Amino acid sequence: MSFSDHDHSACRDRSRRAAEARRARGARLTPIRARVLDILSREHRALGAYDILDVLRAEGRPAQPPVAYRALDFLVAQGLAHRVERVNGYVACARPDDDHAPAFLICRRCAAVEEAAAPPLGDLAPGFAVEAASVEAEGLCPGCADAP
Amino acid sequence: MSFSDHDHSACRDRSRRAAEARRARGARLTPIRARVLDILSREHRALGAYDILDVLRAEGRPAQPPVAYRALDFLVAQGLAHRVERVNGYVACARPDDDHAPAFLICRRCAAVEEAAAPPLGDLAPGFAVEAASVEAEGLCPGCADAP
DNA sequence: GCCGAGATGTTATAATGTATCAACCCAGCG
DNA sequence: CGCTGGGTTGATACATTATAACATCTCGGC
Repeated sequence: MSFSDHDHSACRDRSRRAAEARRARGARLTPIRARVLDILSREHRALGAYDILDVLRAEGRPAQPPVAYRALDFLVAQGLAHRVERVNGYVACARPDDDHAPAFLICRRCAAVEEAAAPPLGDLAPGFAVEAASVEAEGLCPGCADAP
Repeated sequence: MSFSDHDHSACRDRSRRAAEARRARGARLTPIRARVLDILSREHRALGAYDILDVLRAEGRPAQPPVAYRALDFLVAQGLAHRVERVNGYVACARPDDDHAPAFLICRRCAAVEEAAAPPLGDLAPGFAVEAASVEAEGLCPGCADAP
């Protein structure tokens, strides 16, 4: 999706609706948190906490590091965003309504991040109780592979 | 393996032999690099660059950050060590002689890291050319799951 | 109205990672 | 032999990412 042309407003709306649904179920979707989710869902790129802070600062909001990290922690806990370990960044979740195991494809050239479905990992090691997993791949997206 | 009792000297020897084999093939296995690999292979835990630096410093060696990062970059490039993204750390490779796709199981309680074989990821997204991937799971290792 | 839990604002600092450049080492070559 | 060039090392400085700690605020429930 992120690697292909698409009506991006649908992505943003999906995030917003999912966030509202969580609010309806009792989650504290405060203005800062909603704003950070909106910032994330503007693009299919991973943003660092300090990228978020730059935007908040430009808007005249308080923008010390904990502001971003707290909002991001909340969004991740709510399944509205994911952390992309390889780039120390965050993306809005592409399927916030599904219970899913995400995998991320990160283009090293244009930095686009696509969320795909991770293949089942099965029993990687006997007796190990997996609580969270990350599957991330780096490489070239179709567009960047074509344009050398 | 790391989650079970084992003769750990075999692990260390495996790393050393693999490193020597690479030297024989022309890789520049300098004393610092060999020493960093040895430090890594003392334990089945991910060590941060600054953990390495502490050890080097205690030995009276030069220990500015680039020293560790350069050695680690070399070891990773040679397939003698892996970076574990979720913990910003490095582990000695458990199968330095095999061409393999590693997956890591990280115990959140005792910090042990086991290297397993990653399941094939297949085509996560059409047209995306994967160059490097990481598969990492966090949870409780068998020992820590037993002892609450 | 008051209480308490969670959220926010703020300061400070910790942890992780890079850029840069001079000095060195040593293999290969004239 | 001496030079040269690439890769390695030593060192300083700095950039980026993340958290600790604590005072203040807010708002629902009693």
